[in-house]
Amino acid sequence: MKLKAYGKENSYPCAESLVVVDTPQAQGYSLEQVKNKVILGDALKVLKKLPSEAVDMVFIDPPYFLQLPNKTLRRWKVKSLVEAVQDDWDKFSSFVEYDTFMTQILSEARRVMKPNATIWVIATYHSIFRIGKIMQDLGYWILNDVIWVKTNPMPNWLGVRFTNATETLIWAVKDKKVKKYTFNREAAKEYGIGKIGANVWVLPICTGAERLKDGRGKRLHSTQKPVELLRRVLLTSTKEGDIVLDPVAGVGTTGYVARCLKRNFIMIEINPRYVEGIKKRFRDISLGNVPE
Amino acid sequence: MKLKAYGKENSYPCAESLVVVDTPQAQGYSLEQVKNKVILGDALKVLKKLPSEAVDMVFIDPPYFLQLPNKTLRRWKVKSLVEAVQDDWDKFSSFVEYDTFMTQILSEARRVMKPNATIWVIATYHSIFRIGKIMQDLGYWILNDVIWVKTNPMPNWLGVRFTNATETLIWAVKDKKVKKYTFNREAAKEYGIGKIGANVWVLPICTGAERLKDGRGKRLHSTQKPVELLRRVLLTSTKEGDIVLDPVAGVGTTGYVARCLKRNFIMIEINPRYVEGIKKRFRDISLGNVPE
DNA sequence: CAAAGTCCTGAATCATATG
DNA sequence: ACATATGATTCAGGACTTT
Repeated sequence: MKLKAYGKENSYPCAESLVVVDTPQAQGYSLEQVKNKVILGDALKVLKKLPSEAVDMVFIDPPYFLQLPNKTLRRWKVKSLVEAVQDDWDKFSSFVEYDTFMTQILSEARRVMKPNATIWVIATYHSIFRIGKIMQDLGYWILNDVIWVKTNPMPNWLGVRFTNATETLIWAVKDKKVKKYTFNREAAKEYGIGKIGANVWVLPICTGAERLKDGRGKRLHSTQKPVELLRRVLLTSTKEGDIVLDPVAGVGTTGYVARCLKRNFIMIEINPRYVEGIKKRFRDISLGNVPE
Repeated sequence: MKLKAYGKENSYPCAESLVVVDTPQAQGYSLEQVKNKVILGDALKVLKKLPSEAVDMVFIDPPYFLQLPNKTLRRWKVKSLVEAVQDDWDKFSSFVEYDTFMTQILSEARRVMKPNATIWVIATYHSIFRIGKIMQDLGYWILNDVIWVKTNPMPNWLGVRFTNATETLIWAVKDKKVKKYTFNREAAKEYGIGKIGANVWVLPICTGAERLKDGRGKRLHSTQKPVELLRRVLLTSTKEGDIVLDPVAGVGTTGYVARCLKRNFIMIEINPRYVEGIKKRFRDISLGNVPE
């Protein structure tokens, strides 16, 4: 994460005016109403209220539907437990339900994209294949799969499968015919392995001070994405002044990095605790505390 | 490729008795009839004639569905399987064809697998997402996606997208309940990056002397897989004496490496020119010419 | 203060046996 | 099918503690 502070001399709202609370009464939002805002509300409901062909890029970090067992995994020697992802937002009753959810989100996102916009979706093997298939069926044209190789993944203790050290990002345009989308070739060459602009990014997961904590010092979000990942996404596929949409914002890494890189953002998040985390991050920007 | 020669003192057939020609009259094959044979015939037709729960591992390198007009799947003549319906939208109809073809292949492969067998499927982003989704819907339980990072990928750098330097392998068992499948953790640690047996393999594409040529010196097969890739697949997920099935054998890298590593194989290939290439490779083994 | 050692944890579909 | 009891296992990296 090599973000520079851009000071306060800009037109972004302060943390306190950051949030727009969605209501059933709100029929629709103009671009100006939601630009550089976090909309507190349901992803799909809010997406449907956004104007068509409005944004330059979409980043989606959806629930992965990990299907983890309810039983806890206890470390030997160490008394701690493995805190697996058990959030309600990752619970689906079946693949059908998951597919329906993702189809709706991806369909609305496609409507909101400008004709030459691009979209990124990240997931692991648990769901990335379903997502990619749905995207192709909706008409999206896949440009790349980009492999995020984690330098510090959770190892596979019992030695029954390969250590899952990767996540996959799908990068696509709305349609096969789209040609003039934004791609920063110099940034791509810088990040990919081997100086050939390869589709492989090697970087660590989000830990340490970057990881937001709740009041008790526990992680605020179980799957916070690293700043560096979003930095690469934004610098390779957007320009300054572009509008970036993240309908499943979580603790808002997308908008946070977009703000630091002079991009505009629209974020949607339904969990007020996560939105509080976003506000804290934006307060930090105002105070000049940005990642170096 | 660090394969050792195992000499001629074994029970594998010589190259000349390697091939079994499938015929419409053949109702079904016993394991002994096809063990360590190449069956010249249609993948799906032959698969249906194989006994159930017969093999320990399946490796499938299917056609890649590059979505090139008029080129997709010609070799497979899948149209006859799905009949009409597809005079609507070109892309969608070709998706239907591909999905139908892969569903049938993967369904029959699942029947032929022993209860604790595993399956590998390799593809690029053009088709891997559809394949993974189909596998999950058929009941397969994905163990890993393994990323093959090519050190010398096709230099397709036009500056409009990332250089596609990867292929993805899906490794799965028949069902979520399967536990006692073969996994060689030490081999996994040796091959994966880092010391954690990660799901990332870095190795070059098949070039040089390893690449089979036709009579005019042109490459015999457009997507011949490297020996080293199959070596890793076989050493991580099979034991000596196991039976490995490859229903889309191409120039037979799977069986060739299996033979060198004392595994048994069953290969299916419809193209006689490819089968001739396989015979040549097995003649080379008899002559002691194996990859070092 | 620096260096060395300890602790903690991370999107994890991670086992087997018995009731 | 589910619940419970028991047993065996991992590495990178940052935070924290001790020397």
